[in-house]
Amino acid sequence: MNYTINEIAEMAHVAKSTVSKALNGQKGVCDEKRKEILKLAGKMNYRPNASARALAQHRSETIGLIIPADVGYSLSGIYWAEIIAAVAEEVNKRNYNLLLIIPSKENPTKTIENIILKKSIDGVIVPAEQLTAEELRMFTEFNIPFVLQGRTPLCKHYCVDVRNTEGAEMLTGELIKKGYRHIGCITGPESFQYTQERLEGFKNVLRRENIEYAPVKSTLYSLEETRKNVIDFVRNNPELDALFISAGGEFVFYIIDILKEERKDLSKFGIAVFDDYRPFHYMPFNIISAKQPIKQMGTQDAKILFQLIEREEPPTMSLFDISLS
Amino acid sequence: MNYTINEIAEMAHVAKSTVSKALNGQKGVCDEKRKEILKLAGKMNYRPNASARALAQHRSETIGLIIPADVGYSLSGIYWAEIIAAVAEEVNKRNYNLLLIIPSKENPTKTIENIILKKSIDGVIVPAEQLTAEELRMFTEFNIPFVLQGRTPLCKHYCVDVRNTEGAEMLTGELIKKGYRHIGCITGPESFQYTQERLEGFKNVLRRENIEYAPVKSTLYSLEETRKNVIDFVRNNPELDALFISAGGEFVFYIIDILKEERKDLSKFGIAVFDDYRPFHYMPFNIISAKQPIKQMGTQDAKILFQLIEREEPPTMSLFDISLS
DNA sequence: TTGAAAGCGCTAACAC
DNA sequence: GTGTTAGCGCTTTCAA
Repeated sequence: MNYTINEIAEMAHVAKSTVSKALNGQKGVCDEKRKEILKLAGKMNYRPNASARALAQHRSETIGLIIPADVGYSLSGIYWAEIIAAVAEEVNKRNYNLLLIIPSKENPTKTIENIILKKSIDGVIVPAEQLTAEELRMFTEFNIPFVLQGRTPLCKHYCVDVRNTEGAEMLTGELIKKGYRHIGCITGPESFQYTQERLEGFKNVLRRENIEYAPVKSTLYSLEETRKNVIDFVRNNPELDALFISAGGEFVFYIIDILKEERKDLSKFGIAVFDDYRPFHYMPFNIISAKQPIKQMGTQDAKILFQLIEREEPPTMSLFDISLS
Repeated sequence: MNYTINEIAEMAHVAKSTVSKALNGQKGVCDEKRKEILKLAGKMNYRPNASARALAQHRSETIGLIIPADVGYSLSGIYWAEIIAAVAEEVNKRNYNLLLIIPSKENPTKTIENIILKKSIDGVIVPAEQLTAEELRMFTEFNIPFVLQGRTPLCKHYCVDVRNTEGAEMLTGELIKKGYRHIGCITGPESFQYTQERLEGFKNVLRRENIEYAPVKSTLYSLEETRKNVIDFVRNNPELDALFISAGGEFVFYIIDILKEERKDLSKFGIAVFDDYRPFHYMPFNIISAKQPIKQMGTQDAKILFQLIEREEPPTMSLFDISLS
């Protein structure tokens, strides 16, 4: 059976408000009664109805996590899986629920708006690249605490990210250390802040090393766009002997395919990648890859969000270090 | 602003019950009023408070999706990501919410029990391998509609799965077609139904072909267990010229590593895998892989669950075909 | 067709 | 310390 607070109160011969106080650890109920009630509730396996609680408290004890719609195919399969797992762990600790929000392709903003207006969540974790101006306005207007996973030029806000520039510098530096002098850079979408920062890191190192050769190409992550752009790039830069790729996942495989097609000798070619995707390490050539502390970031996302919900003052920006792997 | 039904009623000069009826498409309100109310609600961007609705209707309009706790690292990163994406799509269509349940390591059943008792969800999708007897009892006792992704010896219930035996037969058959005659089989945990079925498929084909050589080894999916068991296996079966691996993901990479270490000539060795993981196709040797219609399964999971929630009678078992890729 | 009112299960303010 | 009561915002029944 599934009991209500009324039934528990009746069985304990007390008022339901007393039960409520006892269960919520509030004062105003003597130790003896409290113990008794707790024991009874335990025995009856009683859990307050979440909807009733939410209605009375104006708080759903649920947080949202927005995930890019193409999660199943995108370059970031592992990335988001780990973020989800880390967030879920924090959510479990606090006996909250985790609402997964995958915006519909047709009307992404609507999906989020519905959830906000229905008051289904107390706060939300948002991938920075996917935040739109309209969503930002919504969160502000309806006073929804939110945390950015990553950063966006769109707004300064509580965020969790890696040190992109430094990471890119490490990777590029490593290529140079290995003797490469004709390093190109392939980036993802230019509008993403991490793209800009990683590109900056790339350029910093080449400038510092007085290397003038530094061709760059941006592209969307889709297979088609990537093919088109990278083929062009490789043909226009025949001296290329290494590549810094500012993103990871399958994007890297697309690019490697092209290098093969274009008859680059992959046993000599240098590849540095801003991601640590397990399968890379099983590939038949050397890839220098950057390890992001994904789990730690997910944990931090959740922690900050909970602090915001509790009206505490969390750190504005949490930046994590990249390591080579 | 965020309006309540009372405010909308007041603005429309009608009773809130009328607003409720109008919005929920119930009869008992004249067309004119209905239109007016709908228009007003639209203009005001009104959405009924989900908790209040849930409380009144005994229905949260939220479904749960249980994901194995080690999703971030497990062999199935892509698998679950695609299931999630597919389920989310169906959930969005119906204006439901998706609650992601990642059971805590310490007390997985508790995590699920809490959510059930709190009445946070109307139904739940459960990975078959992870269903325990206690969870099964809970779902039954509390009358929670649930759908199994996969099958389990534990119970006969609404389920969505692939034709494991046939898939395994295809893969093994393909190895034979390529001339391999010393094929071994590495499986995951023996208790999993899919392990048993795939193993059966493997044996079927060898029997049919009158091949007596058919060594088999089961192992847990962890790196350590896999290493230990597979090294033993390879050494004990020196004639081995091919392997049918009854699972996929990183598990396959672990095994390939060992084959290399044991000095198998991978350019000759045959490998068939019950999974289609993108990175396989970028490996420097041939892998025969099986493609599972993951997205379709996720969609079906959700559809069946919604039918159960609506008290319709969905198909008991949905089996999908495997194809080689 | 319309609206008043009860009730869903809980919390919290306020008497006692 | 304890209980009564009034909501929270909705749905649903029932009387008008």
